[in-house]
Amino acid sequence: MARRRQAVTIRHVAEDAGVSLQTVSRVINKEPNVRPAMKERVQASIDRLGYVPSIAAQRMSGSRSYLILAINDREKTIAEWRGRSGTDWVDQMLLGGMLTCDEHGYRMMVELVDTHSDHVERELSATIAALQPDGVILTPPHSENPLITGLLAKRHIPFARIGSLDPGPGIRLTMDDEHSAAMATEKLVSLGHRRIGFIAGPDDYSLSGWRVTGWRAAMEFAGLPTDGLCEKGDFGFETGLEAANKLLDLEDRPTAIIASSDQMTLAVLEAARDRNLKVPQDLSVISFDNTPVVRFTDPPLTAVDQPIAETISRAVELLIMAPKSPLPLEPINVQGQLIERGSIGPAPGANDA
Amino acid sequence: MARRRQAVTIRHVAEDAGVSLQTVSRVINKEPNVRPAMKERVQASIDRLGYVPSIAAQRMSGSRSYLILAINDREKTIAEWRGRSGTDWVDQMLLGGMLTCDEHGYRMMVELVDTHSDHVERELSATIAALQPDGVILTPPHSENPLITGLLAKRHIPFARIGSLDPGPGIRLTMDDEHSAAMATEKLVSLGHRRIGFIAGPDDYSLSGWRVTGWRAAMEFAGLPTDGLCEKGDFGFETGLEAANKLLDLEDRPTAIIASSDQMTLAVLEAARDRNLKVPQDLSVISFDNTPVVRFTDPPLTAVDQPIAETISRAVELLIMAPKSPLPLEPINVQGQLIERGSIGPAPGANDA
DNA sequence: CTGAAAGCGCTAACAC
DNA sequence: GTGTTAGCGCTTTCAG
Repeated sequence: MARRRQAVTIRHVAEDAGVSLQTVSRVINKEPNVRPAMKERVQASIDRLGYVPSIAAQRMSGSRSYLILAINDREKTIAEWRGRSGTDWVDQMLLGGMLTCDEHGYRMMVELVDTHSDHVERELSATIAALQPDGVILTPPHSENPLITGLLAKRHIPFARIGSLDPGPGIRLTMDDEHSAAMATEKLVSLGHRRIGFIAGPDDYSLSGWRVTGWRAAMEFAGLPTDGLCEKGDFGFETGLEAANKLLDLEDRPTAIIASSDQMTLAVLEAARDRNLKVPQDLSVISFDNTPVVRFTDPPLTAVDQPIAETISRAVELLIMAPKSPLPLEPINVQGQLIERGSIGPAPGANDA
Repeated sequence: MARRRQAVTIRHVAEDAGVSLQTVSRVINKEPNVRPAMKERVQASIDRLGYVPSIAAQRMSGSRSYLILAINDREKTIAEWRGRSGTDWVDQMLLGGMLTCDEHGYRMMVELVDTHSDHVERELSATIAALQPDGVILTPPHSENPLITGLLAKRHIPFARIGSLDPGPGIRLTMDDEHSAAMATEKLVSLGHRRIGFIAGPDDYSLSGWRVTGWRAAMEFAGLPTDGLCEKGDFGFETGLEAANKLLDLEDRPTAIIASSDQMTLAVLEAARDRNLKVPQDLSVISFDNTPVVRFTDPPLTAVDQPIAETISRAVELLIMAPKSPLPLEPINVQGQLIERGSIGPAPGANDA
C-alpha cells in the first residue's frame, strides 16, 4: 500500500496563515488566548485548505482520541443478529450515540465483549490500549461486571453504566424500570384486572429486579395478590414460553401478563393461542422493549418503550463533558413511555374456564 | 483529563525481551527476517506484559490504521432507525464486517454520509483525513456516486462498491439481484401463475434495474407478458402502496406480485386486505430483503434473502488483503436464497372478479 | 538477520 | 497572546 501521508497538516495551515503551529492548534481546540483577528485568519486558512486534524496524531500527542466506545455483550448480540430477531438495540444505540458524537466532533465505536469469559480483563485492556477511547459506555450485563468497571476506574477512563444502580465509579443511567413496570401494572388494574402475572428477566440484569419491584408495589398498592404470579425467563422466546405456560396453567390464571421483553411477550401470545385464549378479550398483554416487532404481532403489542437512543445520547454527552465538568454522582433516569396498542383490554367479566 | 499514556509500549517489550524496538515491531507485524527463537522470545514478552500496539501510533508512523470504514446513506438510515422499521441492514453489515475485521485485527466503523448534499466531497475528505481508514465499503446509493468513488480512487484508498457493476475503480460486489428476481419469478411460474406483477425499486439504485431485468427475462422465457405489470416505488411503504394499488386495480390483475423490498411488500399485503384478497389463495407475494419483519406478517412472507453479512464479510476480507494481493477486477456475486414461507401458493383456478 | 536513527502530525509545557 | 521545544509510540529508512 502506498504510504499515505496526511494531505494537509497543521503545518500547512500555519504557513498559510503565517502563524506558529501552536496558534493553529489553539484555534482547532477552541482554546482561549487567541486574538479574534488571528483566530479568524487561521480559521480562514483551515477552511480554504480543507484541513482536518488527524485523530491519530491528536491521540499520539496525549490529548483526546475523540472516540467513545460502546460495549455490548458479544454472545447475545451476535445471536440476535444471526437470528434476525428484529431487536434493534444496537441500532438505537447508534442512533443516539452516533448523532450526539457527531455534534461534538466525536466518533462512536461499537465493541462486542464476552462478559462470561475469564479473560474479559485482557480482552478489554487490549481494546483500550489499541483504541484509547475518551469514554466507554457499558450496557448490561457489563455494567455490573466489577472486572470491567474496576479496570476502567483504575485507568481513569470515564464510563457510563446503563441499567445499573450499583454504587461505585461511573455515571449510572437507567430507563426507570421500576416506574415503568408500575405504570404498566396500574394501567391493567385500571382496566379491571385483578390477577396480573409478571414474567421477569434474568437475575444477572439488575433491571429485572427493579421491574418486579415496580409490579409488586403497584399490585400491593391496589390490594392485589402477587403470590405465584411471577415467573422468570432470560429475555428469549423459549424461556418466555415456559414461563407463560406456567402462568396460564395456574388454576386461577391471570387475565393479564406483563413480560420483560418483546421476545418473551411473543411467547405469551403463542401460549395464549395454544389455549384458544383471545388477546385482549381473554388475556391482556404488555411488553417491555417496544422493538419493531410489536407492531406486527396480532394484535399489536402495548409496550413499555425503552428510550435507548436518548439514554445513550445522554451518556455520550456526559462522557464528552467529563474533562470539563465532573461526572454526576447521582443516577440519571430517562423515563420510558407506555405505548398503547391492541393487546390490552378490559378484564373479562367472568372467571377463567 | 489525566494525560493518559500507553501502559505498556513496544519499548517495554523490547527491554523485557532484550532486543531492539525494531525486532519487536517485526514480530508484531509478522514480518520475515526474524529467527524463530527470537520471535518466540519476543512473543513471550508480549504475552506476559499484555502488550497491544496503539493503533494511533501505528497510523502515525505511516503504516496501516487497521480501520475499515463502512459508509451508509445518512438520511435513509436515520429514518429507518427513528421509524423503528425493523430493517436490520446495518446490523447485518456489522455482523459480517465486525466479525471479519476481528479475525484480522481490524476494526470497523460505520459512518453516515449524505449523498445528496453538495458537500459530499468535503464531508468525506474530512472523515478520511480524520480516520485514515485502510479500506472503505460503499453501499448504495454511494456505490455509484462518482464524487465519492473518484475521491477514494484519487487518494488510493481501496474500496468496495456494494450493489454496483459500473466499470471503474473499486471492488464490485452484488447480491446477484437479476438471478434472484428470476428465481422468484420462476417459482411463481411453476405454481401456475401467469400474470406476475413486479414492484421495482428506485432508479438511483442499479440493483432496481437488475431485478426488473431478471423478472422480465424469466417471464419472457415462460412466454408470459410483462406489459403494464411493472410499477415502481422507493423501497418504502407509501410508494409501495401506490404501486400495489395500481397493479391490483388492473383489469386483468396479477395473481402474484414480487416487490423489491419488505416494506413495499407489507404494502402489497395491505392493498390485498383492502380488496378482500386472501394471501396466498387469491394473491401470491414474494418479497426482497428478508428482514426480521417477514416472519411476523400474516401470512409470513416468502422472501429473497439478501446475504448482507456475507457480502460485507467478503468485501472486508478483500480490502484487508489489498496491500498484498491486488483487488479483483471482476465483480463478485454473493448469491441470495429464496426463503419460502406462507405467502405463495398455486395460482387461483378462476380469473379475477 | 538485527539495530540505530529519523520522523509521522500533533499538543503539553514552557518561554517570551 | 504567541512562539519554541520536546516528545507521544510506532514504523520506516538505512547501516551493520
